[in-house]
Amino acid sequence: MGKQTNPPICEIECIHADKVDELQPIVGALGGVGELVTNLADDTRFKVLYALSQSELCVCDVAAVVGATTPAASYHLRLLYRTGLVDYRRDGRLVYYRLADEDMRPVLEAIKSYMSR
Amino acid sequence: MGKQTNPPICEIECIHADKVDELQPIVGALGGVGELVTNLADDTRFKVLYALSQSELCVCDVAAVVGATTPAASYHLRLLYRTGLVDYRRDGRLVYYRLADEDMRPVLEAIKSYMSR
DNA sequence: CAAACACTCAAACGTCTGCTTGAGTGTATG
DNA sequence: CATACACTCAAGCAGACGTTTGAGTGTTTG
Repeated sequence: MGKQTNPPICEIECIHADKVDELQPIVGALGGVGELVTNLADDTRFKVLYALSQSELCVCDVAAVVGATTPAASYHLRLLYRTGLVDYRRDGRLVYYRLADEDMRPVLEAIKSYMSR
Repeated sequence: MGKQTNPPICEIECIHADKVDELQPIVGALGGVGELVTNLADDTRFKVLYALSQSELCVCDVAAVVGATTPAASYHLRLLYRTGLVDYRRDGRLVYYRLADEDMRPVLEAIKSYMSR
């Protein structure tokens, strides 16, 4: 019974308090990154977004380009629209999607060139 | 019974065959991006990786910086190690992790600057 | 050698994801 | 007005994910 059952968890700033103190505010400001990057963290969805960064496309084209069914493409486009990464316009019974945010382009290119390193 | 039950699914190259043909090989080469980006698609894990891009840290420090328990930090570090994004060295009973791939730095910075736009 | 400590491992959990299926909406065409 | 068609929506499912908990390693220290 001399065995203690508690703190196997390291207390804060246990080893290198200086570095921790320095990095904490910087890293803390990165909250919400995951939510954004999650949009790119799926093969199909990244392909959709990259394709739209190259050309305006209707849902049907998007499905063909990325090799998905139309409902699947529609599902991903809706997700991307809801997070503001993609916008669309109607033309008759077609719906044309395009990249909504030019600031996303460098991110897409950075990832693409990392992949082909 | 004149109701047809089948192909509600659009055939390939249904609308703009030219654009589709042009984009398909480019986009097809992006296979596997999701697997990579998944490593960055979590708040905790992105913070871990970004912190390590700034400084070499032991597990304990990482946990303190990102505000997680030690097992949680260990879990994410293992994932990052298995995908080659992170490397480590032992020093006594401490384990120091660091960014393994310099090519990842531009990706991290691109995402970070997108976040603070 | 025994205690303390940084870290790892494995099991278990609640939750979320991406896709399919089938029905529904609205626009164009004959 | 009826049919065709591009697209959306909602329900459901199998698989993956992040975290906690508790036990276990291996190194250091007295």
